[in-house]
Amino acid sequence: MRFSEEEYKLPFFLENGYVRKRCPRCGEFFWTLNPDQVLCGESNTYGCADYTFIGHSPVNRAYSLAEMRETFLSFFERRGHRRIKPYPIVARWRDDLYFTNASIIDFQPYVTEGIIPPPANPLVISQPCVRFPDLENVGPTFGRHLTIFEMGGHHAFNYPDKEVYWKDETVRYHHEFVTKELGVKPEHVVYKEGVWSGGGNAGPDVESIIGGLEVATLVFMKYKVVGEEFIELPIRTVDTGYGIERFTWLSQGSISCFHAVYGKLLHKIMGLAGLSSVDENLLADFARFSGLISISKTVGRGENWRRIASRLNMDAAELQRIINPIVDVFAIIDHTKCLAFMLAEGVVPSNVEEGYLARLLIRRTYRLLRNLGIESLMPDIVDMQVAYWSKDFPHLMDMRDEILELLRIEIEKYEQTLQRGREFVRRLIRDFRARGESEIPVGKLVELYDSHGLTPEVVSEIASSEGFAINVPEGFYSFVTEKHVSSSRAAFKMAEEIEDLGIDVSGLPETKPLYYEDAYMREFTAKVLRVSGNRVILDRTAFYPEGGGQPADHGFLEFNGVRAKVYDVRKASGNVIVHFVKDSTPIEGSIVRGVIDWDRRIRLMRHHTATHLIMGAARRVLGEHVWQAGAQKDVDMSRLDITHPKRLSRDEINRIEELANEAVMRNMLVEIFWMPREEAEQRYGFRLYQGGVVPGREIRVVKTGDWEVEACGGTHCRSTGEVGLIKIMRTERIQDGVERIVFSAGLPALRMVQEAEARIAKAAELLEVPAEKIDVTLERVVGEWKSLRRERERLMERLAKIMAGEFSSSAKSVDRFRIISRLLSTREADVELLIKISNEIVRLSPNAIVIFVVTDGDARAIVRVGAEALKSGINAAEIAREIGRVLGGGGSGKPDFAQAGGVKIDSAPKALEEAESIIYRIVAGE
RNA sequence: GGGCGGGUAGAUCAGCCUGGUACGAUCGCGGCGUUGGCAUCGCCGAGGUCGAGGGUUCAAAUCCCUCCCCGUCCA
Repeated sequence: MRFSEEEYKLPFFLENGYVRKRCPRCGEFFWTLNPDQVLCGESNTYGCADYTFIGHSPVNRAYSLAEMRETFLSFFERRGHRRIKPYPIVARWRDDLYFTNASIIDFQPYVTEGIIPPPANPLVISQPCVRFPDLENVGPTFGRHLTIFEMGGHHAFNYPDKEVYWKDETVRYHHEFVTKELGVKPEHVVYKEGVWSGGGNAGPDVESIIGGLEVATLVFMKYKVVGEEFIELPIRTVDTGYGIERFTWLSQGSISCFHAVYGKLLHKIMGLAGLSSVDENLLADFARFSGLISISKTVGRGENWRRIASRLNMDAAELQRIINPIVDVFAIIDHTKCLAFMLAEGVVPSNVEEGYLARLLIRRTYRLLRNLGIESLMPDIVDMQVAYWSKDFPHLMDMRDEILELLRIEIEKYEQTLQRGREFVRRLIRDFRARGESEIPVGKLVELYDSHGLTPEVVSEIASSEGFAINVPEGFYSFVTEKHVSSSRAAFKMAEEIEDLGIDVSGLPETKPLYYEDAYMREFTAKVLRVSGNRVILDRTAFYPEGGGQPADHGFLEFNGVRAKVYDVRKASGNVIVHFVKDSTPIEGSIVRGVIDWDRRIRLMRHHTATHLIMGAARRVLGEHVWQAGAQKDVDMSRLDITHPKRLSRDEINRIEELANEAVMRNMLVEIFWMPREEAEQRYGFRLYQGGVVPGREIRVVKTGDWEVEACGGTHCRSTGEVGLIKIMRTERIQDGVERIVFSAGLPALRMVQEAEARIAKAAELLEVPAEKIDVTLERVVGEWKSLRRERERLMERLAKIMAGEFSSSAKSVDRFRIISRLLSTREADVELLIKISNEIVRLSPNAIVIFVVTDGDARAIVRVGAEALKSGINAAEIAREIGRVLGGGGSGKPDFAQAGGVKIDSAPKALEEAESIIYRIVAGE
């Protein structure tokens, strides 16, 4: 879709003599001061231009990244914008994104929707952003794509009653910045028309191109996208994105953006990779055309290389050989910076969510480093990044040890995975070869990647060392995606379910939450506003509705001398609280008395406050990377899920438990207050959002002394002392990187301890020793048990030999066979022993046929045929089958050994007869 | 949240599909032999509640269900 020309026909363009043109190659409209310009001038995959700034910067001087950032911020500061500190890169205040991928993300949705005012208006910010969709392009495009970059944004929020500035001023600001501040000649700046949409919003945008490079996007957010329709937003937002790294690159005119941003660090890593002597002229030539590169569905990698090689008059293969290692270093230096920032904010590598993206990045970087033979240097390189960036982002240095520890653990895991995988592939290849096949099918490659984390490249490496060929098909990764399509759709449907509380809440005011006024209120009176079936809505209530991992209150409503039990309470839309009652319902308009099941409520409150205390304790014991990944309270036991890369050790669990109990004993005041969102964020940081996204302009802050501060909607004890004993019952691993702490607080905790004690006492009683000695005794008992078992085994062997001799002496000779058939009871021998005996018999006499039937609750038979008898065509399995049939069960086995069984004990003698008669028949048949 | 692979001796794995003796394999460990000593080699040996619990069956490592644990890919 496209917006009309009117949207872009700004006074600025008209006053200054810009002409509007349409690029014949890419089809886009653009504005330029140069009437002779034909193509739009952007170096893109269409090839509308090359980078002209490489070696010839259009900017007045070379800026470092820090200088460029400061120049940008102070320029807008001087023009009435307030400078705002950057937000975290992990977007914990949003549930639709893992990472902050644009500066506007900081203000969505609360500011852009008008729920809360912006921290300043207009404002300017340089926001570190993380983007993964371009991962494949990072490196090959010489720095046009990065996984982590700073987006400079000057934002203005235009309200119906307060206009700040809109399109024309925005473009003027930009133009002034690039021409006056940076000294770019006006005729070198091209403004391209565009359409922006994302996050449910849309609007026209203007992209600024200098020297072939798109350096900024000026977005004018004015629509909300609902289905196919564009609906005008009441608040129009100026959302600009200046690529600080790109501006830095532009100002230096260096070979790549990485040269501009990383300088010495890049050369250091190049040196580590053994790439210190590189033909810089060739690189610069390549760089000019690098805009052509973009890994997309339509253009493959091979095509890109061919196109550039032809422009350079070189052989594509030769070009790749030279460029590839350098491109790998580019990717490495980008990824390691991104990792340093991610790990610094406590992203724990795991198999889900943002943790998975961290894992992806670590594994990718590891493989790139491995290509260069320096994978062992990854921690050192990340450490260099920490040192390099902590000048501007000091939190990196604070978190240095934790960053390196998280990285170390994850690398170790990957090395283990690779090791396991290598052995697996080796076995697989031997298997294939044994079957006379010469290549591994695609399906198997997909499985190796999907289930074992082995990329085709890794598999192929192992395969070639085993002398086995592998063809990796072009669309390999699409096979993998395809495999997952059906499953993800089903999951989507589940999430679609919308809760219908079965009562119409329209026209009703918000229910007054008395539980917030006084968490200790046990009784109240209220007016009945609406009743539908067993659902009751009151004008106010002290019943806490289920939410934030805290279950609903129970109790009863009393009216006209009857009590209606309240068994569930939920929040409907518009903050209307619905009570689910049984036995009776009140009449609309009447007054009822509500009484809370206090025993239940106080237990939930203790568990909730305890959750905050354990959270604080876990962070103190394990580190700053610990975040809440979920929590559920209950009356007897609750659980808290935290991010942590390893299983918790007994020692760590004990320390967390001790600290949490110390926090209880310090009897700290639990302060609860409402605070504007931005003020709370400023004062307490994003640690507030432990429990996930919290909606609204004002958020409820629960501050547990100096121990923990969280945005939380639950009910809490007045002071930590009321929590009582906190006992961690156990920990579970719910995902890689997430540990669940199951605990109990208050009297239930005590009861758990008492029950555990009771079990110990019981065990001690059974062992007939004092409780303190059960471990030692049990160790001894188990040892004795094992040695007795071994002893029994030995005796059985000996017994088998003796009994074999005994049974053999009573053998019936039929033809050349010796038949030993016996009916026994379990008192004499069990199946295990009989097998041993029969083995012994046939070992001694190969022409023996042994048939044992042993009866107990049921009948079991074994048939053993000696080697000679076997040659004569006696088949144990056949005999067993017949015995089984007679016994009313079944039987089968191998020709020399078979078993049978059945329930008809009385038929046991008949079964033996039948078995023998089979042998007679065979003998007679000869 | 979903898919896939897995849990058998100290380690790595066979066996499971098609139920019927764990003669399990290799490495490691112990002993003996070979050696001046080590490595190698040869012989002997120790080492298993087949992840847990239920079910089906005459009979379960094997089939079914539930749970726990580990790995892996995707969102």
